[in-house]
Amino acid sequence: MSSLRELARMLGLSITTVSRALDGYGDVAVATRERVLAAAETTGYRPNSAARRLRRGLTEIVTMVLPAEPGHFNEPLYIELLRSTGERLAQQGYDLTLIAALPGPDELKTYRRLIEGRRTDAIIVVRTRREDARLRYLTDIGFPFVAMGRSDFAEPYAYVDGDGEAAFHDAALRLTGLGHRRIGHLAAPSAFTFAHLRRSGFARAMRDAGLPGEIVEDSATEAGGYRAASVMLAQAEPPSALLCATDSMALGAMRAVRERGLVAGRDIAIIGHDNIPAAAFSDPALATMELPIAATGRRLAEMALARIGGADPRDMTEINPVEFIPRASLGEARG
Amino acid sequence: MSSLRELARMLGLSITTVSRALDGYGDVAVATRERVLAAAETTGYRPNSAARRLRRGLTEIVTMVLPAEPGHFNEPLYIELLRSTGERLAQQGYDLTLIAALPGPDELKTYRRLIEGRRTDAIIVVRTRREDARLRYLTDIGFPFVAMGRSDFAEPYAYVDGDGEAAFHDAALRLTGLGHRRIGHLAAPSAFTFAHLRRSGFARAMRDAGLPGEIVEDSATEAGGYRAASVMLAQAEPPSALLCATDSMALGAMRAVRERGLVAGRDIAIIGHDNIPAAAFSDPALATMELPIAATGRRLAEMALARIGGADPRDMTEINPVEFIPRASLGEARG
DNA sequence: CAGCTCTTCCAAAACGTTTCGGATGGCATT
DNA sequence: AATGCCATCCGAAACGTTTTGGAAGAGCTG
Repeated sequence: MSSLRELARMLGLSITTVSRALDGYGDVAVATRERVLAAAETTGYRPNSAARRLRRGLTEIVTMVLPAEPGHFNEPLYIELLRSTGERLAQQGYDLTLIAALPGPDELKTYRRLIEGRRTDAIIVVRTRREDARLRYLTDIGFPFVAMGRSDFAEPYAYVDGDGEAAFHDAALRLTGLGHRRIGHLAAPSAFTFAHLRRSGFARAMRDAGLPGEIVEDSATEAGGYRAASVMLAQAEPPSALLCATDSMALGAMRAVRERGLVAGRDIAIIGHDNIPAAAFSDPALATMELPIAATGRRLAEMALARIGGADPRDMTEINPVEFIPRASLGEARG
Repeated sequence: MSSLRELARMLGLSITTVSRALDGYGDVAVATRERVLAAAETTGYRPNSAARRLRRGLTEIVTMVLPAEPGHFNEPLYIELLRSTGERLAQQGYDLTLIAALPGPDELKTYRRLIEGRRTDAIIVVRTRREDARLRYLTDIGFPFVAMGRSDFAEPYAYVDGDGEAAFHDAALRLTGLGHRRIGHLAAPSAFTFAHLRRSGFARAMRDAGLPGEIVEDSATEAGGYRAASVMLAQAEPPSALLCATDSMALGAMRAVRERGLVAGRDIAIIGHDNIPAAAFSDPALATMELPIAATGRRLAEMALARIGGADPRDMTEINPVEFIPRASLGEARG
């Protein structure tokens, strides 16, 4: 049956009672409730979502806005994130919608269309930037949102992030522990908070160890890693270890290393971050770091639901540890 | 302004007229229409989507159901597909929602929840299988859907696919043309149509060339490719060329090749399919094939919209050519 | 038995849009 | 002056749900 009215007529009850029985209100006799539930089950009744959304003023939709820079979009991470977030939302009857927005002046337009057209109850912002107009806008209008990643934003907001600063600090110290003295960092564009934090962790470790520590910045892709590594290796005294902001960059760096006749894991240590599937099968296998992405997706979903329910974002800030995954590209301790 | 009523009151017009002016009906004076449009613009009026959805009986939502096999989900292709499909839908004011469904007995439940709860106007099915209960179900109940990939399904349905059969046939002949006589195919699970077609193309080429042609099947992942290649290379007379169903498998195969002391591109040719970003940066760079994925996503969106409009699926079948991308792993012609 | 409380049920309003079926008035036609 | 025809506008219904504010009856109390 497609409507509450039909179901009510069929049961000889009012629409009100059927509705309240289905929603589990207390003012319906147990026998009645069971009769209603049974009938709903056998007829396969599903409430019309548009009607309930109109009436309740909720869309039961959460939207994730993905960065749509051409070529930068295809990070395997995001699909896993979508999957885990979507599954968690589905448990509460929420749908996950997805839109792509190019960073730039029109970016906020996308958000406005979503919000003012009441197309979503909450927004999940990914790939946060240090200066992020999106967080400013969403905070100003008081719209519920959750960020994956942090930002240099003064007001409180809900976020989940990996502790990239600590992870890169520790990874760099791991390299000095193996005897490396010239260590390079292939950084991603520092406008992105994740890139900035990883770079800071690296820099702090270099200060701790009293080493110079070189940094070259490029885009967070294989091509960017290739370019950055090429620059670094062209120096008079090239580094003996490369700590890369992402696995994609590390895979690009590996090619630059090969092209100069060096062997990763023997002549030069390489470490990435993300643990993408290809990392375990590169030559040599890429040492990397991993954030529990499925858990992150679930937490984002839960936080979004909590924000919709009016919860205070102050209580929703989570920085998770990153696991180091040693592989052949890390190499041995050196004399 | 948040409602049509407020806008109408402000303009001294009826709700009807404002609504019809905004929708561009002909029975509104030009001057009035312009006045209404201007007011809507300055007040930032956006129609409440729940209300219009309820009234029109359309959700303005298209849903893509992604295969959620753990670990198999993260193919970079899908995110590019989501992006291009989503963008095209957004042009028509449609949102793209995303759900993950595990293949299996409960799979159809997910579809039922979507359809019976009127949460979507059309469904995009990806990763079609040869025997695909989803197409049967959707066809039986007459719900608009579009498939990415084909199926052994007798009734007409709308789909976009790459011509994997021809692509693998041609790639195999390219290998024989280079002088290869023992060619192996690393196949993906043949329950998937794409895997079956690629395998068929390979087999046809082998028949054309009068060569045996070996096939080992495993999952479409790096690990699967590694296992399948290991089996194949353990033979007394191992093949001199590996044609792999996907790039992920090819990257796994490369590791198996290395472990046996062979050099891809010199001792053994390797070809993949998909042109994932990592393919250009493997050692050696992986020869592969590419389907125009963004165009595919756009076509899926357009077909979904056409099906919602009642168009006949018979007119919506598209098989696109696949482009071969030669790289170092293809090797040279052999004596 | 009047008065009260509880349980169980329901009528009707409301959410904001689209659309059906006119209503109104001006103008040209006869 | 009556008629018909446009162009322009509008009232009211409808979409299917949730929720407010009771109503009806049963059972208990004094």
